Amino acid sequence: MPKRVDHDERRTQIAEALIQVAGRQGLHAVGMRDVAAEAGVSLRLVQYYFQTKEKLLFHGLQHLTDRFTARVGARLAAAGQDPGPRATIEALLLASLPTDEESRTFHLLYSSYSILSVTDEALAAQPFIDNPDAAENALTQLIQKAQETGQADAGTDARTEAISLLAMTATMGTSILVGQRTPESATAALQYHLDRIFNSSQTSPTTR
Amino acid sequence: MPKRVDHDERRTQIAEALIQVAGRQGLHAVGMRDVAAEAGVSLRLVQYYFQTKEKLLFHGLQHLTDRFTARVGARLAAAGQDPGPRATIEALLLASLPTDEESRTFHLLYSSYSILSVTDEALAAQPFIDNPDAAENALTQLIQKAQETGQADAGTDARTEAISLLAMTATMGTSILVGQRTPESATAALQYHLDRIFNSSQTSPTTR
DNA sequence: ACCACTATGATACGGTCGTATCATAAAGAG
DNA sequence: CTCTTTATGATACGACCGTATCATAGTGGT
Repeated sequence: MPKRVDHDERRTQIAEALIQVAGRQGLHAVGMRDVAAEAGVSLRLVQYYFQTKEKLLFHGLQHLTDRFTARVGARLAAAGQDPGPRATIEALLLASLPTDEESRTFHLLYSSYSILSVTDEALAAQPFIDNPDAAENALTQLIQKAQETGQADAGTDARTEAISLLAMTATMGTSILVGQRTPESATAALQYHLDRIFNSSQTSPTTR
Repeated sequence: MPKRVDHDERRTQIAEALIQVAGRQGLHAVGMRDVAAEAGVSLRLVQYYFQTKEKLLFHGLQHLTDRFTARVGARLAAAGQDPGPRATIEALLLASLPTDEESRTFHLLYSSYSILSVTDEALAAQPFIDNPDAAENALTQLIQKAQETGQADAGTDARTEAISLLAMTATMGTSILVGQRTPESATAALQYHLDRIFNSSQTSPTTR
C-alpha cells in the first residue's frame, strides 16, 4: 500500500491526532500508542515521522498555535474590515474563550503546556507562543488609537488595561474549562470593562 | 526502632514531601518512590500511610489548601486589625502571588491540580478549594462596604470588580511563574485597579 | 514474660511506555 | 525488469511505576 505520500500532510494528521487525544485525556496522559491509534496508523509510523515523543509534543504545540492563530484571524475577518477598536478587541478576547469543543481543547492544551514548561526546561525553551507580548502590544495600540480619536476614555493607562483584559480573559477561560463559570458570565465581565474603557459607542453587532 | 508514632504527623510529613518534589519536578512527574526518598522513608511506608497514589494526591492537595489558607490568614493578621477594605483586599490578592518559594509551589500545584481536574473526574469530584466562591464573596462584600462608607466609587459593580481582581491575580500569578512578568509589574497592575475602584485614600503602609 | 499488633523493610509482579530492531511491500530510476 | 529507496508493519527490550507479598523488629497490654 505504500504510495508516495506527502510528509507534511502526514505529520499534520498525526499532530491533530495528538491534539484530539490530549484534549480528551489530558496532555500528561497521552502516549505514542494512543496517538497512533487515534490517527489510525501504526505505532511505527508515528516513530517514523517523529523520531521521539519530545519532537512529537513540540510539533503538536506548534500545530496548535498555528490553528489558534488562524482561528483568531478568522474571527477578526468575520468582524468585518475596520470594525473599530472595541469590536476588534472584543473579537480577540472572545475568540480566546473556550466556548466550543475546538477552543476548549485549545485552552486546555495551552494551559497544560504552560504549566508543564514551568518544570520542563526543554518545553520552556520552545517559543510556544509566537510572541507573548504580541497580543498585549496589539491591544495596547488599539486602546491608544481609540483614545486619540475620542472613542475611549483618555484617562486610563492603555497598556495596563490591555494587560488586565488579557489576564482576565485567561482566567475566565480556565474557569469555564473547570465548570466554575459560564461563557455568558465571563463575557459579561469582559463587556463590563470594555464599557468602562470605551465611551458608550454601541457594540458592533457582528461580534455579539 | 518503631516507636509509637503520631499517624497524622507522619502523613503530614509525607504530604509535605509530595509537595516539595512536585514543586520541583511537576505534579505529573512525581512517583511514590520520589515522595518516599524526599521524606526520608521507605516506599513501603508511603504505602502504609496512604494505600494508593490517588489517596496520597488527594491528601497532598488537602494539605496544600490548608497551608495556603493559613498563609493568607497570617497575611491578613499582619495587616493589623481592621485595616480597612482596601488594605484587606491588597493583602488577600498579594498573598496569592508567587513571590517566594512557598507561594511559587502553591501556585504551581494549584494550577496543576486545576488543569488535571479537567480531564480527571476523580480529582474534579474533590472539593479542592474550600469554596470556589468564598474569595469572590469576601471581596465583593469588602468593596460593597467601602462603597457604603464612601471609601470606594459607588458607580462600580462590586461583584464584577471582585471577579475581575481575582481573575487578574490568578493570571498574574501564572505569568510570574513562567517568567513572563515580574512580581512588581503584576502588583502595579493590581494597584492600578485598586486605585480606580477606591477613592484616593492612601494605601495602608503595612501591606506595601 | 509473652502475645498481639503496629511499624518498617526488602523484594517481587504485572503492566505500560518510549524506543529499537528486524522484516518487507510498494514505487520510482535506469 | 531489476534495484534501490521510501514507507509501513510486527515485535521485542529495558526501564519505570503502582501495587502486592512476605518478613520482622519493636512496643504496649495483660
